[in-house]
Amino acid sequence: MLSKKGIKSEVKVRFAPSPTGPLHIGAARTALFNWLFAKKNKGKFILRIEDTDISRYKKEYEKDILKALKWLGLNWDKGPYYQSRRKEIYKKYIKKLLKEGKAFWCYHTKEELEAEKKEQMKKGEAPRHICEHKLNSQKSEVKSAIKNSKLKGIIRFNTPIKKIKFTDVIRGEIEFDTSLLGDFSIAKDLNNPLYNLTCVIDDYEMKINYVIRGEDHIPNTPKQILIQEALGFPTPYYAHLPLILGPDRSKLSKRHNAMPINEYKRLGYLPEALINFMAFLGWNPKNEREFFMLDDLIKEFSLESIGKSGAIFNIQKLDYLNGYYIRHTDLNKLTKMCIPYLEKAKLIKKIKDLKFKILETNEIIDFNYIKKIVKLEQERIKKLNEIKELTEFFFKKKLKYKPELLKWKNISLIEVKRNLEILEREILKIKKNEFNEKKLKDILMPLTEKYGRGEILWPFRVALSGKKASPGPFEIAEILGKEKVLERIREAKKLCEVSS
RNA sequence: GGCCCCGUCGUCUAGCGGCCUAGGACAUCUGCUUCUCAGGCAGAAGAUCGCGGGUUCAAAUCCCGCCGGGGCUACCA
Repeated sequence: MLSKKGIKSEVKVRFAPSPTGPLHIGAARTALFNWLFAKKNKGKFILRIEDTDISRYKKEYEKDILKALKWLGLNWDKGPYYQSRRKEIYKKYIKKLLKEGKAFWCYHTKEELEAEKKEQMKKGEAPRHICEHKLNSQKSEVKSAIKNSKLKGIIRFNTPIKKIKFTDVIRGEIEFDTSLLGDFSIAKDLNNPLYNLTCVIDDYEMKINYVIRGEDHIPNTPKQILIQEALGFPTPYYAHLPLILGPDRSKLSKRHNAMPINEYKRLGYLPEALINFMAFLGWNPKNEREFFMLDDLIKEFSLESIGKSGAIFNIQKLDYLNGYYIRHTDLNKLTKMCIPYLEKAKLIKKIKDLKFKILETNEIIDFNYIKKIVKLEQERIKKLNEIKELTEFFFKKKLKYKPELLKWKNISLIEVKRNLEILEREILKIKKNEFNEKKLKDILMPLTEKYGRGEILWPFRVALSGKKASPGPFEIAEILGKEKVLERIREAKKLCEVSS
């Protein structure tokens, strides 16, 4: 990558979350794009925790963010750096700005500022505070008056009036008039710097040359450029990503029930699906390919192919992608991922390596048994947490369902019972060690020709699963085994008797 | 209110002056695939390219105006 001077310099990007909430989709997508850009250019991805506002900081959020990034596979090359531990650095620069008159103390009260703003808006002007303290602060009488008062001041940037123009990699040229900015605040005091200042200083100290962030930061950019100029720092390249929107087209937030990344994880979304999905919110490969894992994205990614308009978060697409990645996950791996959900549902309990106990029946099963069950549902589930609902019947002692469910179309329960008896009779003939899907088909399919497919298969399947929708009866039967299959058919028969 | 950004099927988008009777994907609907569901396969419907002017032989694509939506407007980040 060429720098402005034409010298080859290493790409350095950063992801700088504020631990005031868990990592959500919007921020995760920003992290992803930064990460991709770094990898694409063999640069460095730096993680920086922007925790200057201690009142809003929570340790658990910080942990959540780190955990979510790791889970997504977005590992950082350096950091995490904590702004709360870098106060001495900021202090040095604040003093410098103050000394050079590029920043000053302002002693206006919040009320005064509020009134000023109101007045300006009434007049149709841009609300801003151009402070007269910077002009008077050198006068000794003002100095001592301020010193003697109990007013707590704030440090503001002495904004020069000019036009700031910068080129956004995604949007092209953007121009601002700094007269509309006013003397914006940069620190509460020497020890408490504010966002725009710390951001600029850290980006400089960490040699960040590409700042990739959300579009909501566009209005901060001229302020940050002004600070860079005052401090003699180079301006990095900027790329402002389009926002992720809720269904009402406003910035996606909790208001839209937007979930944190770790919540998606808990529900059984795969990181691959989330990555693929987030990448396509704003970016696309300019061809018709639609499945991309992290490695593929690195190859194809470029900032220039990111769109400009906000994208509505559409969970149906995520679900589709998740189903796709579940179907394409290695079965052993998928089984391992599903087991925790079965354990949490109190269906099974791990007793030792690869051995599990079915809690209702006390039967001991092994990993391969669970694997067979998972295989049946692999192409049916969209989220891992659905595995409980969908496979419960394998782990239950007794199935609960209405006898009506056994009826195929309009046939009577008498007929259902008769068909179940036929099934029972035929299954009894199969030797236990020959009891498998193929054998069952060989024996039972001829019956369907005689009595009708739905007439035989539907009650068979319902008797085994207790469900309106499930995998086919032969596959279920093989896993259940001869004993349980017969048991469940007899249970179904009983149900018919009671009800008819 | 001020400044800034954005505007192609319901949604994500391709498109960069003629290849566009606007392409793909999700969602929807139909058919096929052993009973159901899911999946797979095949197909259908769905966008007068925000609106109005202009430039041009030719515009979704270039220019202007308007309208609409959003972001920011903190002693938050």
